[in-house]
Amino acid sequence: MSKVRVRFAPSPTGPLHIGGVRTALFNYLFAKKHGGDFILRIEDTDQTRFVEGAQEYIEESLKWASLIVDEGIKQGGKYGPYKQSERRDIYKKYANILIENGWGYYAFDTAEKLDSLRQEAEANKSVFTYGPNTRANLKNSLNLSKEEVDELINKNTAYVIRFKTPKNEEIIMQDIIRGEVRVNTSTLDDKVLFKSDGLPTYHLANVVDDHLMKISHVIRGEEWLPSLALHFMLYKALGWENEMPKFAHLPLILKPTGNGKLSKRDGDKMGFPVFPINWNVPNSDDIYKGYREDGYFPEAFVNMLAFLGWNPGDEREIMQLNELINEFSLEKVSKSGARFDPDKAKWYNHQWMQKLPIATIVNEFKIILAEKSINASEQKITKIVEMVRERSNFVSELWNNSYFFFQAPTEYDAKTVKKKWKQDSPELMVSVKNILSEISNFNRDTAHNAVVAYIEKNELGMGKVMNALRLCIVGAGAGPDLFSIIEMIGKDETVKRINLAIENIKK
RNA sequence: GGCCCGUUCGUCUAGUGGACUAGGACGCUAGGUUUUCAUCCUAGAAACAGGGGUUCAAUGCCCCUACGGGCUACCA
Repeated sequence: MSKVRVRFAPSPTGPLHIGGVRTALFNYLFAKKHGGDFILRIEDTDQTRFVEGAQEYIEESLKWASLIVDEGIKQGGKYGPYKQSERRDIYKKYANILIENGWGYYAFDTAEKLDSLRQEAEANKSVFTYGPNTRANLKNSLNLSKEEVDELINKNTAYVIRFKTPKNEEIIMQDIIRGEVRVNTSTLDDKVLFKSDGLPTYHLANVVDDHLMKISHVIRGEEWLPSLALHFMLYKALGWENEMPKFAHLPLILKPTGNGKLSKRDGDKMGFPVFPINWNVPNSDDIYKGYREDGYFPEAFVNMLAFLGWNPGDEREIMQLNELINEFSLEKVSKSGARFDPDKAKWYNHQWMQKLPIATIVNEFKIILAEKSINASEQKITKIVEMVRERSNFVSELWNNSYFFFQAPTEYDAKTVKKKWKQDSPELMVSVKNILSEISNFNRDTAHNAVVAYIEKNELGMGKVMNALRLCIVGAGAGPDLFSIIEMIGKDETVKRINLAIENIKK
């Protein structure tokens, strides 16, 4: 096999959603698995849909997901330019070749004319297609004389170049994921290959670029499967049949509930991000939320996406990028669309929260602490993170699970007060406070032993004392081992908090 | 409407004709651990879309139906 070269070829029409990122990921995994190149090509042939900032967004997203581009606009490469709008002349050349060898023709029909034909057909409950059965009655170079065509072109009449679809031929294609796919050309239409604005459509640009850039495998979304036959014929028409890349069409990512593929709006509606990173809609205050800003680790994000429509064939689920590269194969990609599950995404992040080096989590948590103007030693923060990471899905949850290590509670959870703060609690807490303040070697164990001894001596019941004490220290009924907290904050602070609580908790 | 692709627990999936009493994970339910909440542990409920073939044998192969998805632009 010649060198593996794959491309991710998005168009800069807005933010890339996670389906697009997954396509990029699968391309990347496949390339790296086989020691090949991962190319980023920007398909901006539709100038009417170009969105400012979209290309940068795509690059930033891939970077965040650790998908390193080998060749592209920023990285350069031998096969540039990597932006289709800068390759006009190339496409024009091949469009002309297609006309010369009879696979393409000029069509002068106006958009209005075609619209009316479509409407007319619709009124008769049929569908208009520009193809073998209708092209004879339309204004194109198949019906016009050479002189007429030349004259129209010389007069700058707008034209497109269409593919001349052969009649009734069986095209047999191979797809790595789906196996054999057959299409009869009679069901196809004469697609526009070259637009009147001087730029090619996807079909031509894609085939030409993939060939010129020596792409070995085209891995793309399932929405392209219907045009695969056209692309096959194009390779043949251009004389590249023997160097055709292999194709793999990925299943789509579907909405968590309801019908259809995952779309932009699903995120807001169901409260989970649909985009890798935040996207600020140009000329608007709208923001589409991203996984990065929502607190997902790139490792978790990539892990989650990889398992949407793929798995290693055993029971492993937590894998990092280089393990994924090792295990990846297109044959293991499933054929059917995958419904996206936001709960599982959270679970992946929880797994990575436990697995990532403690320093990584600490560094991210430090940013949050700095925002709250909290100063603490690296050592202390590390200890705290060790204690609370297991109960957190996101770094952003760390604060809620650990604020009591840094500061005395400012309020006391009403529900817990109601349930756990009894008539005699203040009295008990005074006793506990006195016992604790007498301990000379104050730590988790000595404090624990002292309180337990007190409880046993007075036959008080563990819960009664402990729950009230937790309320004093934490301000709520939840949290890690109470005596670990007490050790961390120290004797003086513990005593202070008990006094504070007795004073402030109102029954 | 036409064309193409698909269909295993609610969801993501394992499964490549006998290994299936159909496995794992998320979620859910119950129990355990804990001073508490969470984590964690254990257990449980939960699926081969339906119908025909082929075969000694079908979740697996073929056909039909149903359902789902995609495409059907001078968009990608």
